Amino acid sequence: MVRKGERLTGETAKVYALRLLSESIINMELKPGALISENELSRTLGVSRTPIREAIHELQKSRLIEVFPQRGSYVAPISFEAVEEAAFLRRTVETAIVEELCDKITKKQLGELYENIALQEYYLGNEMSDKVMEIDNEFHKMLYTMCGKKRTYDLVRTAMGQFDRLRALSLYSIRDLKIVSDHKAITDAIAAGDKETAGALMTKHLMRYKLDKEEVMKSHPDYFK
Amino acid sequence: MVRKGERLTGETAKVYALRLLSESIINMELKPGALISENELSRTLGVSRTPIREAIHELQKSRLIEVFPQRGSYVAPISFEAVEEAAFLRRTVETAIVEELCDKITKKQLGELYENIALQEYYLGNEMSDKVMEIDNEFHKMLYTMCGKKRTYDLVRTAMGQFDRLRALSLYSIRDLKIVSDHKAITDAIAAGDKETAGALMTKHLMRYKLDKEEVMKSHPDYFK
DNA sequence: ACTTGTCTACTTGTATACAAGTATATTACC
DNA sequence: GGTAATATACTTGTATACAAGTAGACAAGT
Repeated sequence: MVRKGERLTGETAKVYALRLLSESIINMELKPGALISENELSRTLGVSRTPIREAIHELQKSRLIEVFPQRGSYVAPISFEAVEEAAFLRRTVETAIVEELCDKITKKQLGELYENIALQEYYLGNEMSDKVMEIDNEFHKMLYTMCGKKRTYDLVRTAMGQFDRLRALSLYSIRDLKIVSDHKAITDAIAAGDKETAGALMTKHLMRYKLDKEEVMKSHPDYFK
Repeated sequence: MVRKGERLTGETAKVYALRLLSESIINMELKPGALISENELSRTLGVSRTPIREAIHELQKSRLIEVFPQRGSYVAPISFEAVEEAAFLRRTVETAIVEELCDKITKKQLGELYENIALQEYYLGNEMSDKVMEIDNEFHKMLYTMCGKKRTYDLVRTAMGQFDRLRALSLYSIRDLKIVSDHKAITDAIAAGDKETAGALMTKHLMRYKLDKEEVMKSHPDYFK
């Protein structure tokens, strides 16, 4: 059902359960429609039902799990509307953030962004695809924190699982290439203080999920609701 | 600690606890810094600790409660940054929403908005302040749903408790007057399909919290962190 | 006066038993 | 064969006992 990972030191049972369950759903080991049995998870992970339940309820808020009282909890199908709304939220917020950064970013912060991009190019060149996804998320997180909006990131983050699942399913191979060049162009625009360009580039950047979505809708229509 | 309200029919223990606890914090019956004792709440509300804990964890995500393991859970102080971030999120999203509505709103939906405003004016004229707050929230919710963004509303909603607390503390009396006239102007702009005006009006409208914030920071500086 | 250890009374985190509802298979009956 | 009642084996929701950690009171010793 879900692989039994290693419990990190100092990690509470709830965080442990959330981490493994979340990973399993996002990388599609647990497919839409799969039953999430509290008892089975409890046995597999070696913790009681209480922390399992807490993890399930968090993922329910991210709309990755659907809970039906007295019937069961299931991995949520990929919802067309949920993906579109998550995309809208993220695009709207992050476009505003880069515009704000055009005014207030520091030289030091700009340097950190370019460092991150250099790493992106390295992973890209060595075809380390999961590393690219990881550092892509890190790049966007940096924009929030540099803008003093860490709480906003945490909130928007809960909706991003929708994208991550699409990406895990998609084979669209030039995506990573585009992502990295997008990041570079956006950072250049921020460095130039060009709000209009930075905002427009971010909006365009965060519309790229549509290609993944269309591809996955054709290759795995059964995963959608 | 918290008043023992009536448990609605069909309401689960968790929802019941969340409702009462949430109300008590937002209307400032439970003041920042107050201890939220799971055991005491359990006794007061007549439900076990499990649903109480689930409610507490939800409010923790809304940043209305801070949980310190093995030490206690407390009503969160009003955080300057948390308020500003919640305001940014809401303003950004709802400005985009009214712009989108300029293109796609229907005549029927416009009618519903004006009906709501008529009710706002009625409550305003009869000085039913809590009713104004209730229907104000309803107006904004309608904008999300008309735009097909109910999920987005649910997510943004979790951050709005920050405002509600400020409003409960503020005595700023012309606020409600301004709110209603803002709503009317925004709706008029949407009806005219004027994106620029609608967006600008919404942005201005959602900056009004600043007056409440400044007033409360002076009258109750001890509630802030 | 001041430290230091200990005891007590809390706190949240976790495990587990039980309650209540649902879907399915099985059995009894026509 | 077909149908309805009934076990039965699940599910999540809730209650409760216990584990582990923290803070403060308080007394003993220096």
